[in-house]
Amino acid sequence: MRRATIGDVAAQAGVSTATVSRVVNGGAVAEPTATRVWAAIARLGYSPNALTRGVFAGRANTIGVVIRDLRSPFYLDLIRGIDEVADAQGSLVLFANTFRQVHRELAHVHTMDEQRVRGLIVTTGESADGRTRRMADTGVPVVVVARTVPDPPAGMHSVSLDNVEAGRLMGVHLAGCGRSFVGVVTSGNRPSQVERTAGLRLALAEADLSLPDEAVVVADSEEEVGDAVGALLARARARDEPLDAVVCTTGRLTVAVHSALTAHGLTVPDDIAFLTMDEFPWSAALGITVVAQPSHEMGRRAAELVVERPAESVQVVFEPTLVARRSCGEGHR
Amino acid sequence: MRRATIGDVAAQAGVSTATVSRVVNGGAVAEPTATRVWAAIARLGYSPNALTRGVFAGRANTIGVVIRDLRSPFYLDLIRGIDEVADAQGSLVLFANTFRQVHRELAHVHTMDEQRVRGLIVTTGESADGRTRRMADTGVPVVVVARTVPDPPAGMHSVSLDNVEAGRLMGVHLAGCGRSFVGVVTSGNRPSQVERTAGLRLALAEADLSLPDEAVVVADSEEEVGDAVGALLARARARDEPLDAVVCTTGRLTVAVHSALTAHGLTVPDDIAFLTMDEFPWSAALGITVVAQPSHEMGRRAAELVVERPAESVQVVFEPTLVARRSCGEGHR
DNA sequence: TGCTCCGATGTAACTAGTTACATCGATGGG
DNA sequence: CCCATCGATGTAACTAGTTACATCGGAGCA
Repeated sequence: MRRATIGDVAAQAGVSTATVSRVVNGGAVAEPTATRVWAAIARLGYSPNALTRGVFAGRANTIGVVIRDLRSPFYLDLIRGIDEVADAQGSLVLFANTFRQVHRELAHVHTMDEQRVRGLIVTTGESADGRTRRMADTGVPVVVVARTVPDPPAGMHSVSLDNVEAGRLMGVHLAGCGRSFVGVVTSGNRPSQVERTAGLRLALAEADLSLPDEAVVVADSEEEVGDAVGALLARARARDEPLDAVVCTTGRLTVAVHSALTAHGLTVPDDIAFLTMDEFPWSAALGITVVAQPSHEMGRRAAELVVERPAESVQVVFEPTLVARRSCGEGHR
Repeated sequence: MRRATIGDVAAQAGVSTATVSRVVNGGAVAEPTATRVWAAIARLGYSPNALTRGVFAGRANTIGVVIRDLRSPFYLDLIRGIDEVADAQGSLVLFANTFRQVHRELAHVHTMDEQRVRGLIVTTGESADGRTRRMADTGVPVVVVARTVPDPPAGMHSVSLDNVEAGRLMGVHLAGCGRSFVGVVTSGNRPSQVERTAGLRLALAEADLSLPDEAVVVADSEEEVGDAVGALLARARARDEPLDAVVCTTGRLTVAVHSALTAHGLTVPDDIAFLTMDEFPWSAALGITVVAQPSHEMGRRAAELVVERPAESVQVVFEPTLVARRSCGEGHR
């Protein structure tokens, strides 16, 4: 069945396409004419072509979102926040996942540009910054999430977390719980990860505790976590300072790190304190203390920046909060 | 900065727009001309307008996905599967979330139609079926996920789970673990939920166990789960047949039901067996037995149906698998 | 040398809408 | 009674591309 065009509707109603367009978009049309046109629209099942509208308007009414890793609970809430704002605007979300592969970042940003999205939200690394900067220059607001951008052009914004503070909250809490020997599982060398570790080190130092380099291990994927945690525990034992706390700086690895501790026969919090990033559905039930990002709110803010198109570059930094539960033992419930 | 059009590129390169189009899309163009055109494209930062292409082609190269509830782990994996196939096709995913609100289903399907998506995947209820059927009639493949469609038109397909079998697997497992008094927490009256409960009842009957109506409670949201579980336990005690197993028929409520049991002072599996739907990140770590759907594979299959556009309606039914862990006690680890 | 044929390129019509401007008939004031 | 004005509607140009067809020039062959 061929799809009805505005021309078909016009012919049915015995008017010109201009009149149909006016009826649909609320121009000045006489009552009986409008009725006839609506009847024709209903009869033919006409639905206006949003692509054509977009061509004429110079922009689609979609918001592009390029996500690094859908699995992370952070991104899930972020998307919900974006979707809420987009929905309220009558916009749709054009969505792409890079599966943590750098070459896909650029490809997806490119495609978003071709799709003439009205704004772009990316959670990716720097690799695509050249292209996103150019998009910002052509008037498409770009929001970088979970990272700040050096020397951003006017149309390029960022929504990020105070990662140093996140680390500090962790350190202060652990010290307050009487823990002395802290190990860290972190993921790669993205700025967010480095800053969290730095903040943690800072807060520990203020409590006269040290965080030596050998107490920090890197795991890029869940598969690497088992070995990383094993190495961490072994090193500490070798120093004769067995760990009494393990921190995970990324929500993506929470399960894996927790499982690794359990697999080593350690009980949380009696044998070891456990502290991780990001709220997740089971955190309350399991009593795991986390440093939470307002991920939903961050998604909303990112989408709002797309909608509001501020004239100057805006850098929004959200503050993390520590949600104290049982996993670090004493002093906090 | 104004965005370069094909006309600007043509002027720069001293050729016609037709030639530029041929260069970009691989028509017959002499070598030196092509070089000149590519240089102009690079200089002007030209990126072809996908909207215009879509207008001419009659279709965008996006796949529309209308999701009921992003929070459910099932949908997350489903989306990843869809995204994988779309990505391999050079398509993008146009994405909308209905937040379980019926009026949004129709609105979003409508918008997807306007966007001239090349195919539509919906996980929604029947409310929008009228519109999706018409879309299928105009040649847009529609795939309904997690539900079958009565008397579907040629272009309308479904990807669903054998829900009766899912219930049966649960019943057989519980009987095998020596459990006798089973309670069920289910969510609303969607066919999937009803069928799972029916399958469970069937399997229990085969083991000479009954599942009376008062052992089935409904909770539509996480907030209602506490009261529902409380009522379930109280009723069983009143019958002098305290429950030794609780089944949750939807992955969305797993945390809430598990928490409610714990809140009532019950230990899993010693006091009570717990069995739920859908794998989730913590299931292995917590030792919770689940009936898993191949959600990722279901997403892939749904997207493949969009891409392959089979001439006749295709109904794909996936089989669930029971992943036995510790939460039902004896006989299985 | 003249004709044919072919590859390269331009012209213009087309997609499905929107909108500036022109036109038309009716109304109302002078 | 005539002309100005106004609301309703049509005409046609416009968006940014694609593509069928026309044209042009040179190579190859008789």
